[in-house]
Formats: sequence, structure tokens, C-alpha cells
Amino acid sequence: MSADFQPAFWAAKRAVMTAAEEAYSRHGVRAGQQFILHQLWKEDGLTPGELARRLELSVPTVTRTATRMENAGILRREPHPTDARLVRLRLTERGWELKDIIAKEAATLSERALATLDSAEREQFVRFLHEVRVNLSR
Amino acid sequence: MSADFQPAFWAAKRAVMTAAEEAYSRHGVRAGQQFILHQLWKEDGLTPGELARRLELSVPTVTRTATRMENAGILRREPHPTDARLVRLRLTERGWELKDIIAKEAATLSERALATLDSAEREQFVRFLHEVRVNLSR
DNA sequence: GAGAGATCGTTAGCCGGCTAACGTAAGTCG
DNA sequence: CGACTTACGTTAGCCGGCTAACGATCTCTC
Repeated sequence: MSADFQPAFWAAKRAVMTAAEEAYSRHGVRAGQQFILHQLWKEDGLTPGELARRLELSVPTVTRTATRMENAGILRREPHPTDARLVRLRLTERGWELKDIIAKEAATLSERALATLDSAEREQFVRFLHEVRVNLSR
Repeated sequence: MSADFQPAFWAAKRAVMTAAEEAYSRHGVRAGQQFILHQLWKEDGLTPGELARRLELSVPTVTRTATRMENAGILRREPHPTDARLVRLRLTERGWELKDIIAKEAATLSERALATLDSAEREQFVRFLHEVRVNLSR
């Protein structure tokens, strides 16, 4: 029944959020910071605006999260060599150290969340999530 | 692939949240208030603690949301007749008026989110969401 | 070259989730 | 009866999402 969709979704949302927070915060990384980290591990020195585009987040969300990560010693802000409007976010050594640690936590978390789903169901679930996002963005 | 699970989930989360906010806020109801409303429509006069238990939310989340709903004229606080520790949250006339309106918005929103899923897929999707919640709470 | 417009990042402030700490009221037990 | 414990709701403060408004810088056009 689609009447159950919203309660089920919100309950799952809170559960995933809480579990992610618990898994990552042990290492000084908060739940919302993992996606920024993933992008910077792939390409260090991205700007807040570019990160916001890639992650489909608002720019203020990225800048404030970046400030917290800066305070936590995970990254630092550097001026752009040619364009003074831009800010480059560059990982510190600590930021790079976290790569394997967070990847492992993420894998564990996903495995725990999807423990009762077989391979085909997991693929289908991810597809459903993607379709919901696409459906709502139109 | 379960590696895609977390990004897909978070993206869907933001999409649902944004769409819900857009749908409900037109009527002066914010996204997080709908579940409290549903409970009060079923049983008016519940306490914050009882609502928190039924919705699996923390008590402070409920009390603060209730304060906002009180300020918006949706409900009011009343003292409990026999236990002075308790607070009864009772819907105002406006709170009751919203019942049909919000129900319709919720149905429209769910239909839009799940538009590309057939009946069996929707059922499966809700089941997956429920399993994720259960898996993570253990 | 100078001014208008576009782009970028930050700040302020809202909502929704949480934990910790607090005060008050009820219940329990000596 | 009095003290301790328990239960309840609120407040304060954190994180993560958002929009609106701002200042600074670049770009484009005249």
C-alpha cells in the first residue's frame, strides 16, 4: 500500500541517519560529511560550489559542513590561484587517513542495513530509491 | 550493488523531504508535523511522551514541534486532570480542518514519488524500507 | 576604462533529528 | 511524614537540510 510509504520512509530515514552517525562519529566524521569526503578523495581541491553541484546539495550546506570539517582538522581552505572568488577545499593528512577507515565503516553499515535482502533485492531497492528521487524532481 | 545504497538513500531522503515540505507548507503544516497530526486525528489529547513512543521520536523533538504547531494555531496544550506532570496536546478547530487537506496532499505526494512503480513494486519497496529499519535497530 | 551584470562563498535564520541537563511532580519506602 | 527514586516535559546546544540576503570578485559590454 502506498499509504504506508511515507511513515515507512521516514522511519527508515531516521534509522539510517542514526546508524550512520554512530558509525562515523567514532572517527570524528559526522554523517553528513562522508559524501564530501568521497568527492575529495576522488578529486582533491574542489570548490564548495562544485561539490554542491555534484552532490545535489545547496551551497550553504556545503560551506558550513566544510567549516566544521576544517575545525575538525579534516580539510583546509586554500585560495584559488587565478580566481579570488573561489575557495579550494583540500584534504589534510588526517583527511586522507580517514579514507580506508570510513570506507570500511560504510561497507559495514550498508551490509547491516541490507542484511536481510539478497543481491537481487538490494539492486532493486537501490533502483527504487533512484526512481523516487527522479520522480520527485519532475 | 550495496555500495550505491547510501548515496541513493540520502538523495532520495532529501528529495522526499523537500517535496513534502513543498506540499504541506502551503497549508501552514511543516513536513515533520504530519505524523503528529495523524496520531492526534486518531486520538486527540495525547501527551508528548506518548507521541514520542508511538512515532519512535525523541521527546524533545515532539515537544518542540508541538510548540511550533501551537504557535501556528494547530493545537494547544492542556493540563492533565489528574497528573500535573503530563501535558495533553489537543487539536484546535484548525487542526481538524487540516485532516482532509493534508491527507489529500499526502496521497498526491506518495503517488508522485512512486509513479513509476507498479503495485507489487510499491509493496516490495515499503517492505524493504521496513526491513532496513528493523535491521538497523538490532 | 568604467559601469552593469553574473558568479561565488559566507552569514543569518528556519525546520527536523538528536543527547544532556534541568526542574517539577508523582510514587515508593523506611 | 520525609527522603529517594522515578517519570515527565522543557530548554540548550549539536548536526544536516533549506532559502534569502550580503559582499566581494570576475566578466562583459559599451
